[in-house]
Amino acid sequence: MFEDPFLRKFEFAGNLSEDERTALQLLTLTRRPVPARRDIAESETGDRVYLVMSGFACRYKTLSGGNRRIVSFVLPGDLCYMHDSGAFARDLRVGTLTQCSVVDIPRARLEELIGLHPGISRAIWWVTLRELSRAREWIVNDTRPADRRLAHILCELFVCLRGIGMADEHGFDLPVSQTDLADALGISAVHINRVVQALRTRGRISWSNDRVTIPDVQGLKAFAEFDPAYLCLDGFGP
Amino acid sequence: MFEDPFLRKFEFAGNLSEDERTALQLLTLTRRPVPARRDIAESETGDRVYLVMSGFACRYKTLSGGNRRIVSFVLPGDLCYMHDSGAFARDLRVGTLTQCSVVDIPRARLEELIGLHPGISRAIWWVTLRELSRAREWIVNDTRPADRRLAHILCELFVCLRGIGMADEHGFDLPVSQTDLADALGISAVHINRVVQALRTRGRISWSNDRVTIPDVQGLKAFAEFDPAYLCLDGFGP
DNA sequence: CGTTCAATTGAATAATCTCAATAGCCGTGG
DNA sequence: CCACGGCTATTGAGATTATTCAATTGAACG
Repeated sequence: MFEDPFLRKFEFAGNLSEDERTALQLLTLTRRPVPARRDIAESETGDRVYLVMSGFACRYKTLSGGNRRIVSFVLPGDLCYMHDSGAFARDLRVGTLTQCSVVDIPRARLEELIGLHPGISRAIWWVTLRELSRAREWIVNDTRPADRRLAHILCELFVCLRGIGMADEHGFDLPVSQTDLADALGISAVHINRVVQALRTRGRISWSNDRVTIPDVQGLKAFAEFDPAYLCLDGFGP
Repeated sequence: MFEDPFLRKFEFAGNLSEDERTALQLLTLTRRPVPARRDIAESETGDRVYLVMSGFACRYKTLSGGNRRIVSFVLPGDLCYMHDSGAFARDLRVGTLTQCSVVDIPRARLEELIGLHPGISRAIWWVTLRELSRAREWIVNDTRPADRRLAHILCELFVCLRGIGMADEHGFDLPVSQTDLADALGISAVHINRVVQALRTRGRISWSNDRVTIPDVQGLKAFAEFDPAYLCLDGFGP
């Protein structure tokens, strides 16, 4: 990738100054590999936020029955635990789905940058509002039947991955299991399989070897009632 | 009520100075009544946020089939459209469920206060993170069976209403229709009725004449797996 | 080759939806 | 006072959707 997915994502909130870009890049020098299926937060390391530089991860909660519900995907360039410190959402965890490369950032350091750089402050605010908008869209999505719900999530992944240069015109790599998708949809592993097959049979998607192909992107978006407005890719608007 | 639900809610984020309290109270002098089942946003009135001072409202989106999905309730003291300006969530509306009393606030005026008063700025940030935390909990809730899901929402309403002095030890007024609840749960009107009856039959709740009574609050919370941590009522934590 | 995990299939059960239809309440207009 | 319409709650029945349990298949790995 020609540059940080991190910077690339932040620029959606508006242009950053050269100072700000440099300050952000200085944060990302030391990276830590995290294997698949692990929690990103290390124990006993104090109050930190985590920046995912590569790989797929997710925010999730575990229900009392042992079920996992994924509430959002974490893609390269996403900050984690930024909104969940202290009293907020003690039970919300961030776990990897594939191997990831992660930057550990002391929260105080990030807050310092926020205080110093208006562009960074604005970007953090934008990221937060975007997460809120995204979460609400997921709630709405949960009222759709499972096939449209899956289609919607695939559209979201497609658009988000395109935004960071990780998808081409017709598809993207999706190195996660059907079970992971099931947990993101809130349905069972058996059912997601049947839903995937239904979308395949009708030619809406193909998915093999960790590669999702969407022959007719507009068609899938229409099927899913997907409107990318909630992803706020136009920044704060006019 | 002995004071604004607005101020009362803001104080959860931390204490406000006397100046800040006064500034906020000055915002709420002129109120506008909104009948039930109307959208709160007026047309053509410029960029505003809306503060609900009394009544029940909701944030919702409408699906292409005409279904409404409520993504959160709006209770007295809640700000609306604060996070949804411009490019964000064009399709997210705020509508009243009962008659409401609403304060129209020019967005610029609120932003001015945010710039001037650190306590207000912190409160706005807290409200935002709380909405995010709440939305994610609703996603998780959508994976529960309908009876537990309803129980969870009732617990949330109970705790939130208690926080603003609108619930007593064992229940609260809930002047909304079963259909409204159904739209908040993402289930049909027929099904919510059966779920309500199931909870009634098992003695978990009683609900008549717009009044919900919970004989065993702890029991209902356990049934719903309800943990109030996500509501961040302890402010920003230690 | 055995192990393991992901994907797949079948079959029975449970949850939820849709389509009707009925009953109760409340306010309006006569 | 009473009939009417409109909205909410309720009930029944059949069709769909999704779940669970169990078993099978396939690919990857050592």
